[in-house]
Amino acid sequence: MYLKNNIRRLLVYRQCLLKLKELGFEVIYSYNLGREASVSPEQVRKDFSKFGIKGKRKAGYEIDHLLEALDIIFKKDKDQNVILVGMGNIGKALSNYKGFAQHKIVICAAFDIDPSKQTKSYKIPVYPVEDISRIVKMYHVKIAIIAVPKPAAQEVCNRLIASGIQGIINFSPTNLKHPKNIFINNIDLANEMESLIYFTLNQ
Amino acid sequence: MYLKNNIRRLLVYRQCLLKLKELGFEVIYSYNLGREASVSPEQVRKDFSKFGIKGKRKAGYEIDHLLEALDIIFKKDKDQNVILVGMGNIGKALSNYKGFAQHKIVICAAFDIDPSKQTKSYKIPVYPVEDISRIVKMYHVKIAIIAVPKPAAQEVCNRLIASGIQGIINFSPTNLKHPKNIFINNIDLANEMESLIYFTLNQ
DNA sequence: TACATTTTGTTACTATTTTCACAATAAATT
DNA sequence: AATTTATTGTGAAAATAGTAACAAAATGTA
Repeated sequence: MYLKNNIRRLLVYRQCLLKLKELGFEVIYSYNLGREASVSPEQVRKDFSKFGIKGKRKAGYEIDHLLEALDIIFKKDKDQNVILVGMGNIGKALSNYKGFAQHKIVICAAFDIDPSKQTKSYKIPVYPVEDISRIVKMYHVKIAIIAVPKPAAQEVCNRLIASGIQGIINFSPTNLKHPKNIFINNIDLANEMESLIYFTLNQ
Repeated sequence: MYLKNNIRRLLVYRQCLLKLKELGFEVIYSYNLGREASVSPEQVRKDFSKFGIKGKRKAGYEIDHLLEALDIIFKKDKDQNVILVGMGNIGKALSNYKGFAQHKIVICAAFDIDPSKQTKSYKIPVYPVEDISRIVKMYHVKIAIIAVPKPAAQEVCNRLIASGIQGIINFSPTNLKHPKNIFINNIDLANEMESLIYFTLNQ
């Protein structure tokens, strides 16, 4: 697993900090943030410490300072262009998802094999899959989302990698074969449900 | 993190085994399955061993036997009813998602505050949020999906828990406050993208 | 039947992650 | 200014997870 937990926790802290800032807080203690993020205060301090983020003893952490530090870690100085392949159920939902904008994640183009979906009527222009390479190069895209049906996923993955994509988030419920310098984050919705069910029903 | 990796890996093995079975395999070695699931063979054996699943030395594992064992672990003897709250972008996509059926996960009802969405015209009947408690009790539902906008998520969460829901998969990008006997699996799509971007761009 | 080969199952080892404990220090109080 | 209090930062300990090594067992072969 390359998706280390401390990175994921930093992202959770970020969400919490934005919320707390909105509520008017300027300074926060590891204890408060931990409570908000469902994490122990020691864990919060360790996570920050690991990335050289400093607070002040007795005075906690300045929220703005934390957010700046997190912005640097997650390179939030500029928009991150990503592409989306597959405009079915999930693809459409992702193309409309408002949460990305706040993170400066921009889906700059989508792709589908179905010509009826290759239109400018969606928020995002939808191109034929053959255009992937051209668009990837044009916008210097490094990250792609796979939201195609299972049988098409591996082929799309190969095409993406051949076009220069380096990181893929895969919503197709299949394990993609890929060179090990490519990062893949699999989100299998049914498996996410299953693991929740497992832990819920086994107390 | 309660979502232990070995459980998640078992679910990945399951996907792989179904695929391999479809391809005509009847028996598999830890080496093959590991390759398919991007996991070391030792890890595969350890995972099975931990759950008392046995192979035969020199003869590997029978796929059907593995699938049966996994079905028992994940209680696949009967359908698992779940409810869905929020028929926006993501809610609609989930309500149409075909992957659940193969896992015997059935979204038996959906809920939304918007009366225009409270209709039988979707695949799944959509009720007003006030009906959650009634339906949860009627169908003995234990698991719910939250797919409402961030500001509504905590309130919906509270209502679900009050209605008897024990496990929640939360697509809303916020950390929900909850008693510790309730399981919550947060899927924050923007954070999933962010962590992928982080690992991709930091070699 | 004896021997070689292959693959599991498990134990021992290593690495990583989390928790604990507490010294260091900043702020508040007397 | 001295003392108390609160909170960080970190090193040590504990827990968890993953890797490696190898004996045990099943199969095949001479």
